Amino acid sequence: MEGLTPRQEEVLDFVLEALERRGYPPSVREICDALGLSSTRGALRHLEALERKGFISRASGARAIQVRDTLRGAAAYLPLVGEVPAGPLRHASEEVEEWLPVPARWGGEGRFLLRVRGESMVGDGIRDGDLVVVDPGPEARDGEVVVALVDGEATVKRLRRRKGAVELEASNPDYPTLRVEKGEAEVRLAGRVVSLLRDRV
Amino acid sequence: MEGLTPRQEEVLDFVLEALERRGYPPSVREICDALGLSSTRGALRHLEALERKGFISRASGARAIQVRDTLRGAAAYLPLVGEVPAGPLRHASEEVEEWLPVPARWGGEGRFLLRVRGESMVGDGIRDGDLVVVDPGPEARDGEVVVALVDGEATVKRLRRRKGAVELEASNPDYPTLRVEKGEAEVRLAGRVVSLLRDRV
DNA sequence: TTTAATAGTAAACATCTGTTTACCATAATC
DNA sequence: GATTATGGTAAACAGATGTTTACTATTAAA
Repeated sequence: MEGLTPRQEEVLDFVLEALERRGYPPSVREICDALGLSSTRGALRHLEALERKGFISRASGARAIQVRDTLRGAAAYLPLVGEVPAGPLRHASEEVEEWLPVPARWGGEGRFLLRVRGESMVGDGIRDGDLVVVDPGPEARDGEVVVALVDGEATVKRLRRRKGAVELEASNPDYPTLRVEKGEAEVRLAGRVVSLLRDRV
Repeated sequence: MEGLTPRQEEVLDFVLEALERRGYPPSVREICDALGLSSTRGALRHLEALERKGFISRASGARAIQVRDTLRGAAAYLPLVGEVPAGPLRHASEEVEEWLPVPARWGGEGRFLLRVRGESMVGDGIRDGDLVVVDPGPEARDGEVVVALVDGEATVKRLRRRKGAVELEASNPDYPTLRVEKGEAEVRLAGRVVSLLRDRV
């Protein structure tokens, strides 16, 4: 990838800053205003250079600037919930505390974020206060880390399949493993834990 | 917050989908096209309702739709690097593998992402392959988890201050603690580890 | 029954916005 | 010295875009 001149870099920084500040790209004239240019042709030359060098692309239409993914990685927005939802959440859903940006590759149908409570899984590097990304569904393979609902309460555990039962295994010796006989109604699987965010190390 | 009617929710979903797909909001006419409206007044009524109900705000200018943060949380974009950078990274910097979206509150001047190599910190819930957010700077307090450069190699360890020296302590008994006498030139502090992302649990 | 809210239509208009044409200056490269 | 690239100016123009005015229909609430 070709390098940028200082002026081109200024334009790129402005575009990224506008996106971050207000959520939509600047117009050609706004770029002029920001860089002290009196002619839109000047700003357009810079945009053309940025596009030629692969930093942005431009569609037709007003403010149709798209920044290359390696410069501003695509995000998915996952809902942080207090309780395991019954199905995919609507954007306007009031169960959601906030929709948090995560790398786009963490996205998927119906995925949500849940805050871990307790230290039962510290042996697997999952700590109190962590946010886990949950891929919802009633199935998981032996050995996977899951969110299960036990008497309506969500718990994060490793699933172990045993003859005639499954076990929800803690990875902290201070916590018990829960054995679940087949068909027990008050235990169900909410989904698999696929990724994790830790706000504070 | 007032609820949305089904049609209003359709408009909101379209706005969010356009932002996610291409990085900039739709125009009023694009909303018309998407919802099968033949009059821009109709789309405008929906946008006015979404604004009145607090889901979006509208500035002047084309495509000037801003989505409320609880619906689409603000993101910061942090550079993922292979090696500890010498200073804040420019957007066009070639040392950066990608700029990843993280929650905006994780952002800060010069912060970067580094991939953890090794199992030396598993006792603290930091595992091989994790991405840590590093707040750069030469100082850290006793007990904080830091990124240090030892003979030019980055290592994540807990910093302990002892009389006349500091120690870089592993939290895995299989790994040694490194004792650093004052003034040793080949060890320096790159920054403090503040947050963490784990792609795959 | 009346009123209000929602949801839409059509048309016109003002403003925003991108692009083009034509030109000039400076610096770097050949 | 000539050419190219970069960086800019001015002006004009075409199209995109948001907003307004005026109106209608349906549904829900008072």
